[in-house]
Amino acid sequence: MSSFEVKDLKELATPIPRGGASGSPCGACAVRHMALCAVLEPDELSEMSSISTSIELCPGDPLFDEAEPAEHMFNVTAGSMKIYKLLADGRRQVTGFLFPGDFLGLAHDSNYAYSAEAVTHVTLCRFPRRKLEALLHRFPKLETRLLGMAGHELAAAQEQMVVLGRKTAKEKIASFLLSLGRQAARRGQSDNPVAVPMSRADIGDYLGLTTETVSRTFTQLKSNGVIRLHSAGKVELLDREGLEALAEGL
Amino acid sequence: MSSFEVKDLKELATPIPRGGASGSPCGACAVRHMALCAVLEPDELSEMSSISTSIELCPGDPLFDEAEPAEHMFNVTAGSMKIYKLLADGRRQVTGFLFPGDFLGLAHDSNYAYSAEAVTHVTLCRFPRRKLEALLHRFPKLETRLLGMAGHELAAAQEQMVVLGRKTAKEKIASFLLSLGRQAARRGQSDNPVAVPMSRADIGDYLGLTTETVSRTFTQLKSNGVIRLHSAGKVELLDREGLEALAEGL
DNA sequence: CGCTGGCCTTGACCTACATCAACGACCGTC
DNA sequence: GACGGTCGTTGATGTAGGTCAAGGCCAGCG
Repeated sequence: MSSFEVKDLKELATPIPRGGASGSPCGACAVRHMALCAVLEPDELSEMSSISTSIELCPGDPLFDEAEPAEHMFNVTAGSMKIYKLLADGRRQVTGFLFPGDFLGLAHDSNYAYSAEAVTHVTLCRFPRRKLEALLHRFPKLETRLLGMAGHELAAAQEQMVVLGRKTAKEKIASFLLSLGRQAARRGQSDNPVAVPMSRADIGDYLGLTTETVSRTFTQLKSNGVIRLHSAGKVELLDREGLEALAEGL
Repeated sequence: MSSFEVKDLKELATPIPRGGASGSPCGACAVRHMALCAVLEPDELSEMSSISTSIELCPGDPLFDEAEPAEHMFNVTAGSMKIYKLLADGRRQVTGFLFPGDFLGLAHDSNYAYSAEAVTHVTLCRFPRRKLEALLHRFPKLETRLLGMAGHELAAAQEQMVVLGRKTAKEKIASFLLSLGRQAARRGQSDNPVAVPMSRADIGDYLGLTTETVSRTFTQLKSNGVIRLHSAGKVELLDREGLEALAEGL
């Protein structure tokens, strides 16, 4: 977890130049309608595309580290990521999982407020912070869009506070599965079975639990007949109503 | 906690019309430099003032309820408020405390995502949502400002997730006191002794603890000589370094 | 095909905090 | 200046979930 390794891995990412003579690749982007750039007209889009670089990450690759200068902002186009914060003794809080269409890199000052790391194989659009900010000023609707996305994230963060502060382990896992399902559905992917690409440790660090408790709670839900665990990180929700009741503590 | 009482109390708030012939009261506003309107020129400010109404609340008065149509947005000008979400069985998560200069009412859809209630005597500026949104479009710098504030809140929310998910009771209380101090300092108020206007129950619901544990932890910190409890909700930080070490779990 | 190293699961035990229950301090009211 | 209500503190006890430890499962690899 030294910043040395981090730098090394970052340089390994292979930036693929975009825009220019070859034209904008955004026309073919499957997640554009969900992303920041959804509100742009073709000519504006090509301008945004011209400041963007494509990035790829392998599972476990860091994208950036907390407190590092925030020189870029990103848009996830494929795969899933996690963002997290660490305490001095290594305790970790995963503050969110990111999926295609999600934006990251909003920093309230000049440094990143959290670390970001790939969970699966990931592709992103990378924007130099300065240039994207200039674009936000030129296209106010882009700023409006970003404000809307920030509001959405804020609401999600508050919901997560309820989960962390006031729910039991079983309620936490039920809420988590349902929320993964909702997000998948929003992106037009299967919400049953739900893809659960992250490890038990990541889930634990997201929900304020240990891996052992996450595991135990999964088996408990399984033996209650509420879910079924498939291979390859797929979880089938056998009783969505029951799960929803559990999630709210009913 | 019925919505009947809520409605009743809301009507009791006495709106004081602003702007118009009497001119803008914003010139004298002590928190303008911290608030959304900080970026506006005098003529723009008077326009914003003209869509604003002044509101006063007494301790315990609700401002709005979760899931209620979000018809207004607000700016706290004096006093402190809490925002919170409830579970079906009454468990409560306070997701934030608000102080002069803070903005509230950002909803990602047309309904409020949380309830808001006065902790002390509070004064606010109230803006009709539609009209404020129109103003955001006319003055893009207002939108930029709001985006900056939202980013700030997002960072604060993530920090709070670390507290809720990964800190012990002692670390939670230490973090809380330091954060109250930082916020007070940012507003130019005393950060030592720090004002703690909210009840033990509110603090517990903010930190994911019970009132008993909050109380016990305060007395523990007191007998360790780290803090001293004064009357009127003032807490003196006797050993800030020690408190900071505690907050990080060192 | 057996070895190795991640993950995941399961079991036994422990502790931080919740719960339940008094009681004390303060404060406005009659 | 007794009374009732709210809020805070303290004590005794219970428990959800953490900790520690041991396998199990499976993929990649020699």
